[in-house]
Amino acid sequence: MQTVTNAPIARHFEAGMLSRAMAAQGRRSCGVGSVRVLEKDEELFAEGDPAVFFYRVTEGVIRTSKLLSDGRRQIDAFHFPGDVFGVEAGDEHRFSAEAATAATVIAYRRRDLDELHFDETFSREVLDAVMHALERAQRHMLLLGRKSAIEKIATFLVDMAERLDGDDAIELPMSRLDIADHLGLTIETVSRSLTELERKGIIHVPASRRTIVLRDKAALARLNG
Amino acid sequence: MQTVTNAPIARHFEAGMLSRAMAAQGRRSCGVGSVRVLEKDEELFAEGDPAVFFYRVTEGVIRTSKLLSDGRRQIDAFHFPGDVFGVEAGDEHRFSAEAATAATVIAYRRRDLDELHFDETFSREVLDAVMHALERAQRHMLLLGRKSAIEKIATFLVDMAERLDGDDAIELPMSRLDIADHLGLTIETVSRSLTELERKGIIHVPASRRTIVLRDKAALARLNG
DNA sequence: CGCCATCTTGAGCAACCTCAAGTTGAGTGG
DNA sequence: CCACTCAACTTGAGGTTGCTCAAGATGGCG
Repeated sequence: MQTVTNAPIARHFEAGMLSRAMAAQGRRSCGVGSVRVLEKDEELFAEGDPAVFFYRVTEGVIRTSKLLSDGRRQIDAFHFPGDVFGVEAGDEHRFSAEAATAATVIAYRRRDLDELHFDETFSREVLDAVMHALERAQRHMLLLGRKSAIEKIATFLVDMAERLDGDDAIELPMSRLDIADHLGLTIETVSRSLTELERKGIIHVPASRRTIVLRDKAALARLNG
Repeated sequence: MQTVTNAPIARHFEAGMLSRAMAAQGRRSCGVGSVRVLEKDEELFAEGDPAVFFYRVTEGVIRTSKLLSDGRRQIDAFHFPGDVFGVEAGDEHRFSAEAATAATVIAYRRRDLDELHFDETFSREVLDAVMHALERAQRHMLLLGRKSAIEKIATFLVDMAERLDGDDAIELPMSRLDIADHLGLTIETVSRSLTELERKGIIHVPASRRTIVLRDKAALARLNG
């Protein structure tokens, strides 16, 4: 139910059940293994919705988040192409999912996961996927609970550089607000931290503020805490 | 790899493989399904240790945590009797585990998990267990990233009341420092928040400071954010 | 070219932390 | 049974970080 990059589960679905199911049904809009195209900020599901499907990102970025009653938001993860999310133990989604950019996902009917249970390697692959998501969540708890604003931003940039494998320049696909709500900061603090890192010569932020040039990855890594 | 209270996996082990393995080996000190007794603050495993075993608590409380290089600590979870923790996707433990109180755990050899893979219901049970842990982690990220000190304490007390099923009084099994490192606060702020809740008449803290009497659960729930 | 969402910057403030004393309860030994 | 000790906790004063509120800058897009 979180990010899983090396997603064997997804491959499994593609090669097997999904393509067959899609061929049988002859449709691409909804149902088993259906493709769903989302525009920026479109909602895929909300917290509390029945968890009928889980998803794999094929294009763009999905954010999953939780809200407090007064609107404060925590984005628990960004999901990139290949990542699987929305797998639930219970019958409801525990967070909401929206498109952080224009995005495309494939929806897998959750029921089929149960039916495919006889497949030996399959459930182990799902388990691995969820465990990787848990690992990510545990690292993020350390960040949220114990890192300073600058350290949070540094960690975030290093993580994004890995996931986007941008060698030295990365194109952030999400807004400052999304970054803030992921790192437990305000957009002002995100902005100020980026400015501070630039002042120190560790990064460079060109006029189109979505691009970040990593000038000194070693310094960033040191700032990780 | 986190707290799972309704642990079918543990039952499975007890009824099946574990007892047979223990009978065959005739020992209780280490190895498959062995019992391990820990005194307070004793370390069960450290971050980076090879993940040979995973564990189930039978007595006491185990804390799992991560450290930053300068010693800052984040306790990601407390594990109570019945909870399973230490299940890893990779070959290393991603956090350390110590006894928050005197505790007893049962160690299960991880290899046996792989061997038992043919068991249809088994891997699904492990998956559910890990997914419940992930749910807990996601709720905790919202707390760490977006709640105030008072809200964190209120959420913590409500959660502890559920898990210890203390009707209106709970006996906290962990120190203020452990609470602080779980909630992303300092011990002083934990103490002041408890005092503040007492001043408002929402809780009462008797002389033995480990006991908390919940006077107004509705108010606590409202403070959850 | 002009609009507008997004981002940055500034000033003041609040929440929480740090550092430093007190307080207290539980355990210990006489 | 009582004094003593010590870890754990509380309380206080002051500092720092990050937030709030407000205003400006800017680039993308029509």
